[in-house]
Amino acid sequence: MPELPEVENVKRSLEQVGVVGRRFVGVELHAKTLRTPLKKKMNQDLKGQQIVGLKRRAKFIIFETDDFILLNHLGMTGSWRVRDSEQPKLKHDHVILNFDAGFELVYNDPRRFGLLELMPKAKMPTHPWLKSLGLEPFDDNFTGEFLFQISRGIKAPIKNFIMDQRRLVGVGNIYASEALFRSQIRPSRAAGKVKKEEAHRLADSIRRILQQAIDSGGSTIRDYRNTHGETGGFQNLFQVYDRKDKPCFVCHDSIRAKFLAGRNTYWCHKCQR
DNA sequence: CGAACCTCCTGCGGGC
DNA sequence: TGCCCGCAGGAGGTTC
Repeated sequence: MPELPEVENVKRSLEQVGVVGRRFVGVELHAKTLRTPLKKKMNQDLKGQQIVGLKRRAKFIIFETDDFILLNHLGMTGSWRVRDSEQPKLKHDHVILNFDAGFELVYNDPRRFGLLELMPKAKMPTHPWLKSLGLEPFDDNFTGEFLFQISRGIKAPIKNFIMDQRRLVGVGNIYASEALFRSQIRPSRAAGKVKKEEAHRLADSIRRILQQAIDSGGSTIRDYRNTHGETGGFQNLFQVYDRKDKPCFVCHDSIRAKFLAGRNTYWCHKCQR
């Protein structure tokens, strides 16, 4: 479900509800596995640990405690919410983090594509889930020049290329289509055929669109909610995503759709070359 | 190595 | 109205 803007908003809303500074009383596991098995040891390890920081890396949320990193990915349908003790447990409430003063954080995830793994702090840099991640789009080193250089000789479609988390992180299926529309590049074009000037436009579009989406609270197609239960607003600003056969807002030609990287991809054939 | 599929899982909207 | 099919914000694994 969530791409960088949604994950960033979840992370910020977790900060707002006051997660940082809380001390773990325990962890309740109500499922055997998410994307990977939920380890029972998590409960013992986290007991007494204080959350000292909250970070986002790519589409991961990182809970930092005194001694551990609790790594979380929301997959397609993962969400966090604060539960008051009166509230009954809901379907797909797989993990409950119990903190001091009765504060409870619930991880809900119908499809269980999400991830929750605990590791010692020192293991983080070499952890399989994190070690191969590419540049953050808001890193100063992420430039059109960078995008141009790393895409030379790549035959895969540019859309697949910008979604590949090993090069650039944070862009998923929605923002790939949207960023390519705004940079006037067809999603199916071979990455290696993207010109230097276009690479600059694309890098700028990616950064701008992700920032706009963050500012709008992310995009809610169906499931996405932040920790307060609020939906995003960026879905109202889609130019092409999920607009097959609808008129392009710029030239009024019909928006086209086809599968790339196994996912539906949207573009305007006139505006994008 | 890269690229095209497959896979995990549940829910829901559209079509018949 | 109800059932069935296909598709959904991800991404690692498999195969060629």
